[in-house]
Amino acid sequence: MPSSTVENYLKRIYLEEQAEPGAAVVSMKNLAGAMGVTPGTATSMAKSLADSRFVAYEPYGGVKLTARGRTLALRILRRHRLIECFLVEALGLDWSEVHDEAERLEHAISDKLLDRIDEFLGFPSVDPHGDPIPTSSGDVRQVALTPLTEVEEGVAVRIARVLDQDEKFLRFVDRHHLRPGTRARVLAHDHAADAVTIQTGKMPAVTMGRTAAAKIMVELIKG
Amino acid sequence: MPSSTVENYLKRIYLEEQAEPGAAVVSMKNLAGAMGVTPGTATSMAKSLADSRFVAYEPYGGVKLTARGRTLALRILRRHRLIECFLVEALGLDWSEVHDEAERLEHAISDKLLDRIDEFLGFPSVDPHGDPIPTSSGDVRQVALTPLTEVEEGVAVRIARVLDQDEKFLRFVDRHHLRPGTRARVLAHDHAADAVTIQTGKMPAVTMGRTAAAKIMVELIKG
DNA sequence: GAAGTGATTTTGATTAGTCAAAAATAGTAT
DNA sequence: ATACTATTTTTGACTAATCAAAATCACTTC
Repeated sequence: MPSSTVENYLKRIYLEEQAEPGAAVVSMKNLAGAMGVTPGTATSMAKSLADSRFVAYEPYGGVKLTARGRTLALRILRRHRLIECFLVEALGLDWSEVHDEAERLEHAISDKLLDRIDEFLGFPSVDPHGDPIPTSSGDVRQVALTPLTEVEEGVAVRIARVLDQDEKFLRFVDRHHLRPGTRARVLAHDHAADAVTIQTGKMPAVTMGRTAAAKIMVELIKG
Repeated sequence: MPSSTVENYLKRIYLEEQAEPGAAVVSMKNLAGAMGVTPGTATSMAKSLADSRFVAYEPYGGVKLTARGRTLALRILRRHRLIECFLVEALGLDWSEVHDEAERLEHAISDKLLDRIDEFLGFPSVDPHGDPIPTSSGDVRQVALTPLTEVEEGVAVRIARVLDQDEKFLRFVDRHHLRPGTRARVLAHDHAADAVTIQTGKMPAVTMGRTAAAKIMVELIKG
């Protein structure tokens, strides 16, 4: 059984690979940064993950998940996201506060209990942040989404995913009713001010910076 | 924050103290046995628990929880038992299989989530095995119960608690409908055969050995 | 009171995960 | 080519938790 430390590294490497689809490998600097450890620790962990055949590790190059490593990473991610759903749906926790809880529970829960939860929830395909939930066989349905920054003015959209688990950002999103599922319309791009303005329902329009807008992924709605 | 290893030792010491109310201290042999470690490990852990003021440790004597240690032990026990309730009530797991799951989750769950669960369950006072759930302030309501071995023939009882979390034993209890809450009547004691016979509802009478019967605690019912 | 027995403690070693700081390397800029 | 810089690796050290096996202790039993 891999330790929860190993599980966390693999999950993190997976997420870094996703975040940087261009890069072939994850650097020690990024890995260390993402894990909150020193670079030396990342190096020695990379070696030990390579010994267990979870990653391919190239000295002075970086690290890349093997099929075996990806399978495990996706298993953890599935746990994490199903737990988030469950905490929101079944116990009414706020979606902005479930991340840390899931971060711990994902290493403690059994497969059996997870299956029960999945069933209880009716086999959801995304979590409360809109992140896709890997299936138990390790598939992730990747829907093509557009960042808010790239939607043209006047276009109607449905908010589909929020790419940041930070509690403050999520509360901002909440405050302006920009949760996944909500319909909205892009009113304006102000390139000078580096800002995007968006309106949902009868709420007053919201203007946000482009770095924030880039973290909000949407589907375009025809008509 | 104490590690989950420390939490487990404290919980175990508490349970050993309860199991042997006569003994003033828990011996290294018992502690090592209960924790599944070698005696040397128990000794060094005893010292380190004493350094953290969770226990009083007397070399060649044994170990005894301090108020501080008991508080923490009860907090873990509360978690454990509320989680067991939750898994049975909310997710329909069988009471014979929730112990191991709770054993892991009890170290990962936050106080906030635990409070939600407590509320969801309607603030139960006992878990599915009839074990009392400590309050968040650390009180345990100790109801006086009688082991089945000490109930006189012909007396009606209500099964209140099952003092063994072993899956096989619990399934035996289940099979004969002897779960907490069930009414039953003691039909006979056979001291030669070391056996007790009991009947519940319309079920055929069950005969069990006295060691098994001693683990089933009951309330006497008048009339 | 000497010997023996069982429990306990000590000792030395191991593994996982970590850090700090020194050393090495790759890539860039002159 | 040389030198600089940022990254990466190495080294040595530390903590928590564990084991195996040797040493010690407390308590009988003769």
